[in-house]
Amino acid sequence: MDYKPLDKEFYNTDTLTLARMLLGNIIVNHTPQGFTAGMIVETEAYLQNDPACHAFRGKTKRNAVMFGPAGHAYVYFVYGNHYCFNIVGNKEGIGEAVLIRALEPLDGLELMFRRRRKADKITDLTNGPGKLAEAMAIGREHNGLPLIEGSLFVARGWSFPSSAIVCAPRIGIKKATEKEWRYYLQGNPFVSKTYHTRGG
DNA sequence: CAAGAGATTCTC
DNA sequence: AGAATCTCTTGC
Repeated sequence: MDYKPLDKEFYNTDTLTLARMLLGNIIVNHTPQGFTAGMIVETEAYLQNDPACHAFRGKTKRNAVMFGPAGHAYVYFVYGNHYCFNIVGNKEGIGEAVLIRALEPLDGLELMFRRRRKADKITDLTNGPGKLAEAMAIGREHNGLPLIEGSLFVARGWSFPSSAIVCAPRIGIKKATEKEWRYYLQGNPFVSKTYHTRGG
């Protein structure tokens, strides 16, 4: 309950390392309705020199925040329905970010259930990027905001040994699918659904 | 200005 | 397996 934001230095690392270090830490969002919190259990890294990255072809209006300072929120809208919440990595001028793919709910579960009317189990609240954005009420108003202060922030949680962290190919993309830049806590029931690889 | 793609979710 | 549904980006 006593959540304090991680400081700026936490984000002073390369984006692949940041994606692993974020696992076990806690996303907190305060709203007029109440607050919600969840532990990060699954992330994906998107690098500048990476065809799957929004910033691969340079800065645009949409991805501009990715080129800003690390530790800020990059929130974008996809498929006409969902928001995806990312944490900007690397230095200013380099367009990289970590997608938060799944959380383990810690606080404000009742509020999460109200926001996610389709969910009837705890494991359906935040086990996917669009789902957790809805449960945590993260939207376009958070795009570009620093996560070291304010109503939406990342708090220190737990650290896990690297033996508990699984690397795997990223989900839902068509380019650079060979990169294993998806990280999750092994055996955690809130990790988003894993898809079978088609033949091989 | 039109078309297409898209870091998803839900339902059939 | 396919629909829903919006915004940005790109191409003509």
